[in-house]
Amino acid sequence: METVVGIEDNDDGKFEDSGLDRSSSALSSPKQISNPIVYKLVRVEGDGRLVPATDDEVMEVGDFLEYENSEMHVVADTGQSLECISIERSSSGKLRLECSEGSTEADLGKLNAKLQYIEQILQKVKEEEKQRISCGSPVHSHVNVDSQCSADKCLVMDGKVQSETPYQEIPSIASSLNYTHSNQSGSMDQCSRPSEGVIESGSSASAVHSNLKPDLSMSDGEICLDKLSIRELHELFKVTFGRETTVKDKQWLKRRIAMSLTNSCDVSATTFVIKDNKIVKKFVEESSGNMNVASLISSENMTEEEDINFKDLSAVNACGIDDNQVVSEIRLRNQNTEYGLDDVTNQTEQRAAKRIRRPTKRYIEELSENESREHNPRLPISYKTMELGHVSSTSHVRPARNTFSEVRTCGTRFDSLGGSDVEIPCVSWIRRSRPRKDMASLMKFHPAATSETAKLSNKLIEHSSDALGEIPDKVFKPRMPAKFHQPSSSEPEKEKQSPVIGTIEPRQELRPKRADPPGHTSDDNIVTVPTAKGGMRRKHHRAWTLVEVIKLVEGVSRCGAGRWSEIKRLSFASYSYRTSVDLKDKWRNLLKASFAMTPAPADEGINSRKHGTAPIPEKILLRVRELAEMNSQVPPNISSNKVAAGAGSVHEDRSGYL
DNA sequence: TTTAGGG
DNA sequence: CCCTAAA
Repeated sequence: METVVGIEDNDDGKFEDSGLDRSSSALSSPKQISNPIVYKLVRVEGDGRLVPATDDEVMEVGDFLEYENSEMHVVADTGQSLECISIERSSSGKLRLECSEGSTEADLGKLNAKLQYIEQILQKVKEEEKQRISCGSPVHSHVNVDSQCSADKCLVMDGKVQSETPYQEIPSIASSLNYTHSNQSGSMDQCSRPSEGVIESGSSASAVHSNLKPDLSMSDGEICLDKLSIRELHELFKVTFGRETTVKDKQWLKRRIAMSLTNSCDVSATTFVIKDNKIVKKFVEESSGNMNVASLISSENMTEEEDINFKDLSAVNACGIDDNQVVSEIRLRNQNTEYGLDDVTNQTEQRAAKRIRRPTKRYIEELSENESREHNPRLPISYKTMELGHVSSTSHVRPARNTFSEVRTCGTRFDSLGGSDVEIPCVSWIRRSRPRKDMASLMKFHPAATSETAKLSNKLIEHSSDALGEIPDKVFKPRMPAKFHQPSSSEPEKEKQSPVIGTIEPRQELRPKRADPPGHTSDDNIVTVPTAKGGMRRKHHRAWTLVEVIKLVEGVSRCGAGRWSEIKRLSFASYSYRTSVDLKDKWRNLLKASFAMTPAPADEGINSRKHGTAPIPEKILLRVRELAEMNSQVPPNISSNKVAAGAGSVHEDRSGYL
């Protein structure tokens, strides 16, 4: 499975606040297929959790990813050498960090490269800082930090420097950290093997520093995040993630930065030390006495955990489910490791970690829209998941597209099983109680949606619906229309009154090739009927299934004809597309049919099979008539003479339906 | 909001 | 099925 890696960072959970954040990541090069690397697009939540990216997010960065891919330099694809890290500045002025993913050493190389890069930034910042101080506008914290960290590594980033480094650079770093060698998936430790590569990276790092300020040298090989001020942490954060943060929580910042540096998603919030180009977790609470873990945890251990986490992410993400369950599972993992390693030292952070991200409404709607359009209810999720995995594993170059279409399809919906009514907490666009106002726009793109195809769809839908029992969508029935607005000017005039037009249309244009499975529940089966006023009114058509009819008869027998609302509530609770009015209408039709049938049942039955619709069994019609007579609903014109014939067989049937 | 009835 | 009046 190869996908894209990136880190999308979000403090406040909003996507809109940062176009920068959305761009992310590098793409594994096709040339490296022999040694594939698993990239996963994830979003780093404000509390540090990694949330599987939605396909929308993937798609939004898709262009960039492809662009990135095209520009990606494959330094070495031998898969064995580790001498391939390069930080280069492209013509556009972007810093780019690249390295080959050939071997395990390459992992360390990446880390080293990143550290070097950070050091470079640090140098710049330091210089600027000094200048600024000399100019009489000193920032006290920086001054302090300078003195404080003179012995250690102080990372001070300046916004100016940061501004020079476009966001694209950040994903490179991020992606260089978030990776897993799929060919070595069995082994946990891929991120940094301390034994190898350290020397080399150290040398290079020192080389970098030799030209620069002495107080920033990495001679002791340590970057102590603890000693950085919040401001410096902010700067480092900016360098690391490519954006600013307003978080004042030092622990949080450290944790985030360390996470980025170590490619770990469960970095303890205590102390981080980058030593000899290894990120080392250091626990300051040693003295507290309740620490049962080693005061120093080597990066090996960390990467191990981290890799586990990433495996989880990947596995979970294979289904592309943005499911709270999944998210919480991941979070649980993180928390477990966190708590296992670390004391709860920072309440705010812990709270943040505990907070469960819920998809925004817009997000839900996007998902649901796709879901309703593409989801075949009968398809088990497991199958889809496998399908997705398959697709992803076979297509390297266009993961965004694949994930986009497939990811959506799978997941987010756990349909009822075995016909039992299961209210699913997932969104669904099954919305039918009232006609959409934007149907006309939809029809514009489905001019071929004739009644024939609609009927065919209906049959299939009914089939699946019956097999499923009910389609549990009533929960989401009153949902608001989608928030996307298609600026299309081609909307029919009539639709102007409705501001929600074009909500589905964009999707269709985006995915025109995706054949609509006949398993749709709602939005097709619509026939436009010209009205006298010249307008077009949409007409939903959903053939009544035998099951529904039986339920209706049952309901009438229980509640009595006329109490449609109650029947709807009792027997059609999960048939959101059947309103009480529908029940009433259908009952009326049944009534008519039942009394029309009786005189010549056989003949009528044959003649009524016009559209391939199975005729309503005589038993049911008889039952209908019985109920009608009980309720004095017998049509006046037919009542007298037919009753006798019907009454005879009614008793027989009664057992069946009463 | 539900029901009944016309189209 | 949709629409609407009436309750």
